[in-house]
Amino acid sequence: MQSGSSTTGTLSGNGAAHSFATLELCANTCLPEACLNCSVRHLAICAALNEEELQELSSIVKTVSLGAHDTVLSEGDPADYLYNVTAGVLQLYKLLPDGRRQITGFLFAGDFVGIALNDAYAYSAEAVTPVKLCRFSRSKLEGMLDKFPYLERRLLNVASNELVQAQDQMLLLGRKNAKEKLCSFLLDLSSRSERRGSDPQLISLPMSRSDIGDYLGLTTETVSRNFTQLKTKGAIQLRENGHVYLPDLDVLHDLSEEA
Amino acid sequence: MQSGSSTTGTLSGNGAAHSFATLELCANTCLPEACLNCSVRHLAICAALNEEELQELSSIVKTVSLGAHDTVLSEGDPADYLYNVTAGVLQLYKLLPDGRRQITGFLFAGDFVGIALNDAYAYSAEAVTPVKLCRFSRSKLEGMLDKFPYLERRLLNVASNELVQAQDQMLLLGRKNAKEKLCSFLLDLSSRSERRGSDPQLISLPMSRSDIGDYLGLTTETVSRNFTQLKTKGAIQLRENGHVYLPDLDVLHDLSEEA
DNA sequence: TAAGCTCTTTGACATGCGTCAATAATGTAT
DNA sequence: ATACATTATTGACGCATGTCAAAGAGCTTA
Repeated sequence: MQSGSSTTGTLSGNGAAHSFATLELCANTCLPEACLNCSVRHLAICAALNEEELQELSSIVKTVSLGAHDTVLSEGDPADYLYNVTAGVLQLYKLLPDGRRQITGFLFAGDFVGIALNDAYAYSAEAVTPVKLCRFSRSKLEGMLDKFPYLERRLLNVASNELVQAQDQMLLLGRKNAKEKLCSFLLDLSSRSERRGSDPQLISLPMSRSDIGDYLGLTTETVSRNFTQLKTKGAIQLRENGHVYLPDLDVLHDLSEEA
Repeated sequence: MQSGSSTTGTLSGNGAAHSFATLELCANTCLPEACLNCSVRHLAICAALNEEELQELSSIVKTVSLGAHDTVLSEGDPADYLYNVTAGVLQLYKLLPDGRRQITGFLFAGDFVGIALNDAYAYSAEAVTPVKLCRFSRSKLEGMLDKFPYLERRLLNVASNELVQAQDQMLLLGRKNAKEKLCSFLLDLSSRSERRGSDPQLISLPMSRSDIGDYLGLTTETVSRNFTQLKTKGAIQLRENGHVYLPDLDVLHDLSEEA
């Protein structure tokens, strides 16, 4: 079992190793030992903490459960809380005055929400599926940063990682065509699914075609048409309950970069 | 004169106040007092350090000068160095195998380069104009992070800020039309120009139409046509040496969000 | 089982931006 | 100043994706 206090940390992302063997399905609660038993601890910022520190973190954490389509936070609101997703799927988005929407990210178990500018959230967040979140008071967490330097290092890693993802997404939005966008998206879900311990070839798509369109800079119809084309071509198989089987990741990779 | 050791720092960006009155035009060198006299110190990560700490920072810094179109770093290279721009303009970009390019950012004096994933750069960087850079060894800077906690806080602020900018850019790339993209770009340059102490109504555009296109997800021709339209409409005036005068920022703001 | 949602798929058509090509403007070197 | 190279602008045209509309599929409720 890995002890958080030996985390090394670097300016790059992925500084912490992921060596937990089993994932319990229990969610975090307010009990003192809650964080110790957290099923996504190895994925979350909490991986930077040792058992004693986790105990202290438990004291400022509250678990929140939300239903699908519930709002977690809204752009412009005072950024009083930070969140970690422990179960379910969240989407972050920004709106233009006329209602056009850009989804900037889908968040899964272990992902972190709440990086802000000037004490106000820079985006809105809503539940795609029912979700469970760990909620931290931002001011209390900031207080803990001084005591637990590895936590700050870990936050920097998280932010660096998100920055790299954001740059990939800019390349996708600015320079890829619809088919490449969709394949890139499926591959991204695949690798994130794998990191959480699931089969990379069978991914879950709980979000609607419209959500996918707003993430990829496309319309619902274009997303749907491209799903059909990939299916016809044998590059994907649409299964029940919004699952997609990817018979050949290499083929999808090729489709994600060249027309 | 502000002392770095009183910087408060928060999880949000813009934690440090910008209260320097005058900006000398000298660039940083390898002299021990170099960082103290740095013209962009108040804009850079160095604002998190007091005089004694800056002295130490000076010892691991080297100034680099490059000509227009020179390469600073390339995607995939080992991320051995971090940079601060002290003069000139830099562009960060990613390429697809077939040569399509997405510029993910233009960097000006005070801006920071080098956040990486897995010890390799996630993007390439090249000089748009002749530039001067402060180069830090990444390993040495990481060593300093343990001694100077405010520096780490500052890096987190920088990363948070970049993340917020990246999300704005995703909204632009995914959901704005060509005219809105161009107006948003001009307004962004305007406000960044203002933060560096210049006239927000007269901005410098040292990058080519093709660079602007690769930043906004457009072609050279579309960028050029939209410049012409904005000019005809009186929303902008093209001046000599790639300068643009913006007669009314409010008008541009309206044009940046609705068709 | 049927009715009534919502979401997805498919079709027909429109259009904003890309592509290709020519000319004009700008900068650089001789 | 003149010639040359590079970049910007403009025009003509095509196409990928958007728009509008209808049909089909999947869920939920009674």
